[in-house]
Amino acid sequence: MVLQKRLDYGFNGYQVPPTPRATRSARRRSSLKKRIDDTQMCAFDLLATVAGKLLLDGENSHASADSLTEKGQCVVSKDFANKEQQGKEKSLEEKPSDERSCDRPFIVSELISKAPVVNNNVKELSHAHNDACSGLASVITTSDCSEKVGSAVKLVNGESRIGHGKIDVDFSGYGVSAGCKLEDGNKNQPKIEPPKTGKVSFGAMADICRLEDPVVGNRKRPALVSSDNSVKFPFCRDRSPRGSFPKSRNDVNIVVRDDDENSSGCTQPSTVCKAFRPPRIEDRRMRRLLASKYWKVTPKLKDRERFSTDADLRPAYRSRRNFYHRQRSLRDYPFKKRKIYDHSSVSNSGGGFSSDGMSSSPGKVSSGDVSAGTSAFAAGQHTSFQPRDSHVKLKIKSFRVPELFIEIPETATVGSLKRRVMDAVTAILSGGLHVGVLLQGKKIRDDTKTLQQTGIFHDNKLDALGFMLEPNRTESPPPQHPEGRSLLLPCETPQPLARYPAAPSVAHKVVPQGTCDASLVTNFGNLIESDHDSAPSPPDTSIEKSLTGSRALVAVSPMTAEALAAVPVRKVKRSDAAQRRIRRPFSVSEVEALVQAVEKLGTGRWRDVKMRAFDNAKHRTYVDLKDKWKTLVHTARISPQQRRGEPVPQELLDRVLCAHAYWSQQQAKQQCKQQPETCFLL
DNA sequence: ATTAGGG
DNA sequence: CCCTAAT
Repeated sequence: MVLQKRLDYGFNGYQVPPTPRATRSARRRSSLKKRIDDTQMCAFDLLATVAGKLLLDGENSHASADSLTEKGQCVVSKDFANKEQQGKEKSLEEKPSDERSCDRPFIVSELISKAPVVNNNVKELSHAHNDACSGLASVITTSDCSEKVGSAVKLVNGESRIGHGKIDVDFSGYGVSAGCKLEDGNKNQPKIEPPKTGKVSFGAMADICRLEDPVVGNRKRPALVSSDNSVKFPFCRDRSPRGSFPKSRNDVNIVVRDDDENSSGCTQPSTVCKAFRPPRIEDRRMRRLLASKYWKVTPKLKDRERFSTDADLRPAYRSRRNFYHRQRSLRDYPFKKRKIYDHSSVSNSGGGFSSDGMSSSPGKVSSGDVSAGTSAFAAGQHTSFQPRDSHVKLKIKSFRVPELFIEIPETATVGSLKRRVMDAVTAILSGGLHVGVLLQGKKIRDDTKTLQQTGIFHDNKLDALGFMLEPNRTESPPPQHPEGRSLLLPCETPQPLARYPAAPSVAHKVVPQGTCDASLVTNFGNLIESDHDSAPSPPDTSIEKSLTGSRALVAVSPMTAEALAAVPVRKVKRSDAAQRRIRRPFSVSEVEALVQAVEKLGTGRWRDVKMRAFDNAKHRTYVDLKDKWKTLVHTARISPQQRRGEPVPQELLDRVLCAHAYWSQQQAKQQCKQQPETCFLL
């Protein structure tokens, strides 16, 4: 139903413009929560990805910036006679950052220079079954208020028993470790283990930790609080320096709260233990429902609880269409994960390596990042199951949270700090990841080798093998924050981030350490995507602000090479690794290109429009173009005063209306031909 | 994979 | 921008 009409028509030929339906303003503010969710999901996916695939090639981004004009597309005369109109309004699209402030705890972070390391280990106690393929069981944990989050991944063991298992959260950076003991039986009855030196463990019932259950809360709190001062919880320290257990105050939500978008005050890390359930129970639809509900409804306890319960309904990340490979790769994790079990077989070593040789201690290997314990051993011990073929079973016990350095003025709000942290984390997560494999602390770079050749056998010592999650690239850095854009670290090689609106907010600082590898460093360049034309730099309030006050410096340094922290957590529902794309306002030149293309091709041929005018703008999909057109039409109809964002020349808007009218009519005609009867109605 | 529309 | 349904 494409109108294959001559493309070159005169602009004077438009006829009666059919009244187009008013497009509704598509101005919706993406909710932070959603974003967080996405991020979490992302993290989850990451974990999953790792679990599922030993090696992922990093996707390489490609960037070539061709401006439209270079393509000779902008042929039509542009005499923006009506420029007077523009510029009247220059309101920024982005609202004050406050709006997105989030109370929700999110990830692990550290304000201090100290390298925060969160190590979460999940040891599943039951390996009873070898439903190897079932895979990833679940990830959980949570953190309270943006402090630390532990993430646990449980691989293998298809039949995860709810209530059995133990989660150890090791905040090595702080010398605090929290353990979450899961037991069946009386749920909600967390077991608290006596704090040991330098270690604090708290337990939480596996099944669902009732948020509102005061008992739980109180119980746990002490444990947490008891953690000595060495533990740095930026937010909480100042707030309520309570050295003892405030048993009286229930309002101190520290504990098991699995979330807390509301609990502004929570400051202590909390872990939520979620029951492990067989993955992929949910169907996408369900997930969506939940998800959407989730962020539409202000998290109330009740809701939250519901969610927490549902959290397990992790989506089976599949089928999500995307243009971005990265998303895709993450999304496929179920498949990949499975792969690990199904295909990673190693023809057994007759050959000879003895696993004995490998003795790197867990600490060493995993110190970096993701340590994957492996486990043929573990499995073997718990299972009578004998690997029929020599398969290598792997279990990733923990991921380490990369260092996050954040510098922020004292006057900044906690909310902004949280945002910043989230940005940093989001940046990491959203960029996609690479998986690195370490054997005895050494990175295995040759992807072509077989596990066997590499020396990974099913009977390796568990500790010998380690996985790393390395930031792949930062494709969609978090949106900039008005009050201060992050700056690159001094040592950072300034990359051409200029054009990328949000880009500046994220700096991946690669600190060569130990095995730090170059791959980490390379990620940066990819930040810049080819743009259609010189994109308008986003509202430039940022630079100024950042200079003045809230200079934010967010650097993520994948220390040893490791990298990512996975922090999925409650509400792991949606977001298949799909983070909401960053907003990228169309520049005037883009608009013009769009208008011109549509004038020629008409509406309804977005793919062609895309190819014609935005072929080089990878980030503009035909859907985007269509949406943009929609908004343009809308914009053209409203008064200039009501328009927001970068003003579009009236001339263009006029053309938009003309073209829209013209093509609408064409479309109507077209339909008339097909259905003469209805023609009269029109 | 595209298109069209609602959100 | 996202999400879906329908092509």
